[in-house]
Amino acid sequence: MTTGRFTPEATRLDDAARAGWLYYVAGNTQDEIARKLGVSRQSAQRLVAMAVSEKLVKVRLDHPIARCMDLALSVQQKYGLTQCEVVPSDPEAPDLLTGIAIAAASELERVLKSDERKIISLGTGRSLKATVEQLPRMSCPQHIVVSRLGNMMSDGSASPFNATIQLAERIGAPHYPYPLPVLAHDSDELTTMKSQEAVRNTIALCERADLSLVGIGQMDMTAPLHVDGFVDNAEMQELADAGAVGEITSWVYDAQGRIIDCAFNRRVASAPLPRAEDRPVVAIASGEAKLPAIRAALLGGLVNGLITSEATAERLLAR
Amino acid sequence: MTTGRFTPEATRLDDAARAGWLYYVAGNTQDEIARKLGVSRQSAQRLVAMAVSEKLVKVRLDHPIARCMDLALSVQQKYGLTQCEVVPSDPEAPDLLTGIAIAAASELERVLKSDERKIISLGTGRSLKATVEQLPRMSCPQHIVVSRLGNMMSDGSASPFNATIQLAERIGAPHYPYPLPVLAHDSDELTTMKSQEAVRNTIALCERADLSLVGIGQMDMTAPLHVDGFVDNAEMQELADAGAVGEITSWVYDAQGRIIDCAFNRRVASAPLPRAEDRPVVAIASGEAKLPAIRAALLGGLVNGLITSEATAERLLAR
DNA sequence: CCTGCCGATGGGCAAATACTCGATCAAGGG
DNA sequence: CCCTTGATCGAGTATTTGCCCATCGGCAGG
Repeated sequence: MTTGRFTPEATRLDDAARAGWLYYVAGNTQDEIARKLGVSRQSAQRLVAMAVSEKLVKVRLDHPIARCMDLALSVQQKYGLTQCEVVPSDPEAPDLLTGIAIAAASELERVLKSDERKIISLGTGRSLKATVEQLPRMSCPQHIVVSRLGNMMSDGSASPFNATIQLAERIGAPHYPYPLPVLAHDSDELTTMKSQEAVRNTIALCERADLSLVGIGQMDMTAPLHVDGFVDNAEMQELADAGAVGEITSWVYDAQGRIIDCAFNRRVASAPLPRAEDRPVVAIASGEAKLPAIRAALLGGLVNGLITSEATAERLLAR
Repeated sequence: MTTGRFTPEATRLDDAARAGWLYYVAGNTQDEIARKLGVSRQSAQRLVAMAVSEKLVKVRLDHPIARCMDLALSVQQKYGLTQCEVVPSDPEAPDLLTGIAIAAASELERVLKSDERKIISLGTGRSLKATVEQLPRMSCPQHIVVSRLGNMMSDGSASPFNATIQLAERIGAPHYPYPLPVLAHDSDELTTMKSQEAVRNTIALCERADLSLVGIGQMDMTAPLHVDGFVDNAEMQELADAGAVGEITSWVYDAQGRIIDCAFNRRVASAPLPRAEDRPVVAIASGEAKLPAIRAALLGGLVNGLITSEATAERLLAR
């Protein structure tokens, strides 16, 4: 028999294991354990606690969700987020929006259930659109929905990916569309535009938003800004040269998540991104193409929450 | 994405998994889970319970003791015991007595801690001796220690393996040695002996014992009865022919744990083994050599408790 | 359309569990 | 030798958890 087998510490750990077994495996109460081990109830409690703190008991969750929760916690910690949700990816279609849309919708729904008035501000994009489509109809006249950016395409038509109106209609809440185009022609025009009272009011609402949901756009040739015609090839190249990797509500940022000081951003009419830590700004984004954009947004603290897919979360944690 | 991925049942299980993860992995309270998932505390409780009942959570104990507790439960169930304790074996010395002696001593100690008067009856043997040696000195004048059998060797000297005196001395309790030799010359002499008041009194104490600790003896050429000179080669052979596989306090029994009706047993002067189920009769025994004797004793219900080693418990469960 | 049934929900309460605090005790240093 | 230090214990208390039950809402059948 090994030396030290019966030292006090070993005995104590043995008892902890015994108590842990009786508690977690056999389902005894701590009272029963105390009786069986011949100690006080408090000591039994301490033994069970020790079994946990000494990592003698290992819990495993046999469910795909478990892995997602692990990833979510890791992402949250790595990037200092206040909230993070990871949704299982279908290996055959890892970039499908349905999953994260459902998750985002339930997060949104959770906030909407509140009786207090909440200001919900939205960006644009396919993720947002899909999210709102997952939301059940509810009656929430106490809340306010506000758009963080204009929805006018360059040809003057409304963007099909603006979800504000649809959300407001679904939940029966008043809504504030963003009364400006996406881009001004120059910064002077922008100054003029922003001096309007309606604009100032809308921006103020955005700043006070109790929940902001935004998409994240990548900055390659598949970029929403480019595909939707806001940025032409030449400007796209210019932005790429300036280090742009992503955009949130049209604000273009670099790989460190810093909003780039450039001609384009000086024309962006969208509401400024909230910087206060306690204003939840949640990004809804997934997919290989958006990965650098998502990582940069997290690094730069442009958002403090993320809803993404399992595959994307894994890539965010790689290296 | 798989069909049925978002059916109510799947969503519910997902939530259960989520709740289970938050509870067991992240250490949240059910209240916090309720808040995070946006449900009532009761629902959160139901989700956690579901995660358990649906076997989503698996607990594992990383400690040698855990395996012992599993074995103990299995042995207890297989043989219908009221108590069973299994002690880790050292693979290099699986039959060492120290481990089970410590376990037996703490079981004994647990009983001795009681303020009510307890009658402790003891058999003989190396296991018992070792057990008492592991017992710390205590002051228990309220209890009574009584021997279940004589300790006289055939040459008239006292057996060195009688633990009664030592136990009584260690715990400061009155003790009753067994006032007869191990064997009478014949059943007539036994009848005479047992008619003595002191003997009847001692046997009555044994019958009322609140805890009986006994050893188990094998019946081959290494048998304690033989080694200690109570049974010679010829009689040993005779008993083996009658099917004897083991003995407890000198009562010899067969493979089914039935006390054999034979000349030898008719000379045994020891107190009868208690049959009442509620009298704890705990065997302290381990080792490959004793295995058939232990198994038979358990099968026949000669004891209702067992303290043994991991290796022995495994063998008891084999097949 | 109404009605009764079934499962889910949340309030309330008792049991179980975790934490705080002062008392006690053994080990080690002055 | 005594004192300090740190650990452990049990009592008491606050928190958490499990369960019962009245109620609600959806749904199938009349």
